[in-house]
Amino acid sequence: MDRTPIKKALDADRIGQTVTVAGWVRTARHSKGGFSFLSLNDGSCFALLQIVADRTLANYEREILHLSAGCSIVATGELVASEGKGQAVEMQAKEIRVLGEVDAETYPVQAKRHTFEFLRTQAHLRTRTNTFGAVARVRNRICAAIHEFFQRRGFLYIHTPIITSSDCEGAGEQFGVSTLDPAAPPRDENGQVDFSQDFFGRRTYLTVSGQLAVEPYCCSLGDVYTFGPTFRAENSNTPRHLAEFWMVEPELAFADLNDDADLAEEFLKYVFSTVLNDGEEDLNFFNEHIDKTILETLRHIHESEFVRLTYTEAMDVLETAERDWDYPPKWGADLQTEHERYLTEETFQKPVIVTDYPASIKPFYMYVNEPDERGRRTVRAMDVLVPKIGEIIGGSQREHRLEVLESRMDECGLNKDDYWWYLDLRRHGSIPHAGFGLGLERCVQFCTGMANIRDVIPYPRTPRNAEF
RNA sequence: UCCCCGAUAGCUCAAUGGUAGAGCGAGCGGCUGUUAACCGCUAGGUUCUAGGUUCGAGUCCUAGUCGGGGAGCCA
Repeated sequence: MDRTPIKKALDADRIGQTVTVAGWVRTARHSKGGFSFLSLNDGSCFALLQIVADRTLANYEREILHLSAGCSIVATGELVASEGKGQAVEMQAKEIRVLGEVDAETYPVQAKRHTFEFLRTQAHLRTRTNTFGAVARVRNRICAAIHEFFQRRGFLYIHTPIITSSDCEGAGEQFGVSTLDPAAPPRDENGQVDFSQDFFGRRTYLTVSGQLAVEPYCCSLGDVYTFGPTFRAENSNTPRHLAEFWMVEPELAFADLNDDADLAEEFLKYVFSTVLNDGEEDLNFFNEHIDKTILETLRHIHESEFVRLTYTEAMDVLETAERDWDYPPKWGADLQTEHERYLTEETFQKPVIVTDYPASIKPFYMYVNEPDERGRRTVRAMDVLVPKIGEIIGGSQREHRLEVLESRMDECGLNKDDYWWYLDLRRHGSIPHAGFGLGLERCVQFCTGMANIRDVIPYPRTPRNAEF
């Protein structure tokens, strides 16, 4: 169909042109005076195109008068300067074809305010609302910006596998992948399920991170990144967690933790400024109706330098804070949510990169620092914390010294045979390298102000919820 | 998984242990270059499920299911 996106139809310099638009009626206001106002959305932008239809249309009485929210139409007409107040441009319809009618009695998305909880039960139709249309466009722009950022810097986009066989990547519970009959799986002599007869001839899982699989590419091709779906079978019931989410994981070659932190900061600033520049219409909506601080926050971050401090320094800040903690800060324990919020929202009021965490609370693959003067051992890990969301990025310099890595794996109780290829990278031409993971949905949350992560992914998967 | 809160009309919510209501939406009518239009009328209910207390339960008790907030796990 030769149609003009509404985004283009609304350009003032198109006035006088005759165009065809297609979309879904958001609201229909009928006057018995013999004309109707149809507000049309086609997803190309936030704004609606008002179509004026009058009884000179052949199907006015029969069809147009019965149009209501949700109906799909194709309209052809002249773009004219609007006589009304709410819009500069509108269409004077010459022909309107009704593609799909709506049973107004049962159409769930009414022209009124709905709660996000209700709209989650209508995930197939919630995209027809202002909020979810805007979320989809911002999410798209963020994804494009992510690729732009890395591509312009020469990073290779690597597709790491969704199905993996390493069962302890150190990042949470995994979903099993199997084609065995769950009601009657084959069993070995000990009565255990015999996965050697499974599709892959071994136990397999959905990936919890592409990091281990992307490191070999980093250690041969240089700077790389992976960007894909990630799965965690944790029983997490929070507005910040999903069982299926998207993660961006760059891996920098010949790099240390400082390079990693530099990259993370530049990366976030690029993504945020892109959304600010290109998503103005949608962001204005979020700023007005969802979170009144979102524009100010994004601009502020773009202009300011991220705070960088070590875990030990952060502990000093927290320990001297005049404040009653639910969990008093203590060196060796992980930062609690209340601690992160204090640092980002009160002490510094901007993103904070915390580095060099105690080795005991971080995974085996992180580079081990020399013990400090008090003999405490840390690893070159970093978390990028932002106001409200908390941890948006987690990363580290990787341990590239074979002996240190092996002893760390022993400490963590891992079977080194399972990681033979990962260890091989440290045997043959090992290099210092570093990387991080950004949770896409948390980034979308941060840019839109949407409070619940289930509302920034099309079809959220959470415990007990895989409808749609 | 733990703590707290909630579930009543299509949606958002009211309703001292005593006949279940409103707004919005929907249908019909009126009015209008309208714009979350406006005005009038009408229809619409197994009060989440299963037990229990009571003469009587939307309301009180127990268990469960689902949802929300907080915490943990993390991105």
